Amino acid sequence: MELTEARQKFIETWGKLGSEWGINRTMAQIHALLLLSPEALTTEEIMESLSISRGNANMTLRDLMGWGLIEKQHRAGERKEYFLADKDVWNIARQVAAERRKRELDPVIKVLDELSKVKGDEKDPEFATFSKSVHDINKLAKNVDKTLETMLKAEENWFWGSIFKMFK
Amino acid sequence: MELTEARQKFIETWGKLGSEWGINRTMAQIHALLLLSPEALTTEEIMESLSISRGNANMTLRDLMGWGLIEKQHRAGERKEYFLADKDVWNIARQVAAERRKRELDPVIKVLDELSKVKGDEKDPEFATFSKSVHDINKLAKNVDKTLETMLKAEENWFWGSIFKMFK
DNA sequence: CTAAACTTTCAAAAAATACTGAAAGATAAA
DNA sequence: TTTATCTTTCAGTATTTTTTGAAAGTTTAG
Repeated sequence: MELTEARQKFIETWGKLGSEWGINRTMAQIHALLLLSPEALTTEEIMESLSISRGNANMTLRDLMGWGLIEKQHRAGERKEYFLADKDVWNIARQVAAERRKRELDPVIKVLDELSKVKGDEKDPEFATFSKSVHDINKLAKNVDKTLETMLKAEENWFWGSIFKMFK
Repeated sequence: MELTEARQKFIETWGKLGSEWGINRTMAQIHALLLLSPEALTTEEIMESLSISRGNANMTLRDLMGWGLIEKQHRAGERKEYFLADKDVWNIARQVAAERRKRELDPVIKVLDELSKVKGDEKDPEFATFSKSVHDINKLAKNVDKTLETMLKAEENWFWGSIFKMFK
C-alpha cells in the first residue's frame, strides 16, 4: 500500500470509529489528519484535504480545541492560524477519558445518587428491582470513575505494567 | 421523589447516556425498562410504556437479544413472547464490552496491523509521522484489547479488588 | 382448512444531526 | 481611515438515523 492511500485509510477508519462512539465523523477525521501531519496546518489546507466547508472546518477545529486534542499556533508575520495535534497517544487517551468523564459519566452519577435516595416498600417487587438496579449500576459507575481518576494521573508504562502484572 | 417518577428518570437518563455513546435511544430505554421490571414484559407492554411503535419495539428487542442483554421467554398455553433482562450488572458490562470489542475494536486493530506494514522512507517527515501515530495507536489498541480479554473472564469482586489494590 | 393471535418486514415519513456558503465580524498593515 | 486578510456565525440545506404503520408472514387452535 502507498503512503497516500494508507493515510487516506487511516483517516477514514478513524472517522468511522469515532462515529460509532458518538463522535462526529468530521471531528475524528480532522483529528486523524492532524495526527498524520508533521507540520501544523491551516484551515484552508484542512478544508482542501478533507473536502469540507470553511464553516464546518472552523467549528470542528474549535471543538477539537475544546477537547484539548489540538492547539492553535501563530507564526511571526502571518495572520493565519495553524493547527497542530498533540501526537502523544497516551495524552490523547487521557484527554478523551477526562472529557467524557466530565461530560457524561459525572452527570449520570449525579442522577444515580439522587435515585438511590428514593424510599419505598422493599416488599414491593417493583421497588425492590428498581432499588437493586440503581444501586448496582451506581456502584459500577463509581468504580469506573475511581479507576479513570487514577488513570488520569498515571504514566503510560506504569499503568499498563501494573495492569498486566495484575492479570498475569 | 416518587417511584414512578424515579423509574421515568432512570429510563430517560439511560437513553441519553446510550445515545452519547452511539447506542440508539430506544434500545437503551427498552433495556432500562426491562432492568426495572421484576417480571418479563410483552411487546405490547413495552410499546405502551415507552410510546413506541410495534415495528420499532420488535426490531429493537431483536437487537437487544443480539447484544445478549435480554432473553425471550415463553409461557405454557400462551402464544405471546415475554422479554426479560439479565439484571446482573457485571454481566451486562462484560456483555457490552465483549460486543463492542468484536464489532468495533477488532476491525480497527485489523486495519492498524495492515497500516503498520506500509513501508517508506524514514527520512520523509510525512512517513515518519504516519508511522509513529499508527504504531502508537496500534500499541494502545492492543493493550486495551488484552485488558478487555482478561476482564471478560474475571469475577467482579476480584477485578475491582485488584484494580484498587494496584492503584492504592 | 380457516380464523385468530401474534410476529416480522420494510417503504415511506419524521426527526435528529451535520454541513454549507455567504455575509458579518475582526484585526492589522498601509 | 481604508483595504486586505483571515475568522466566525448561522439560517438554510443536505444527509443520516430512527421510527412508523400497514401489509405480509407465521403459528396454533378449532
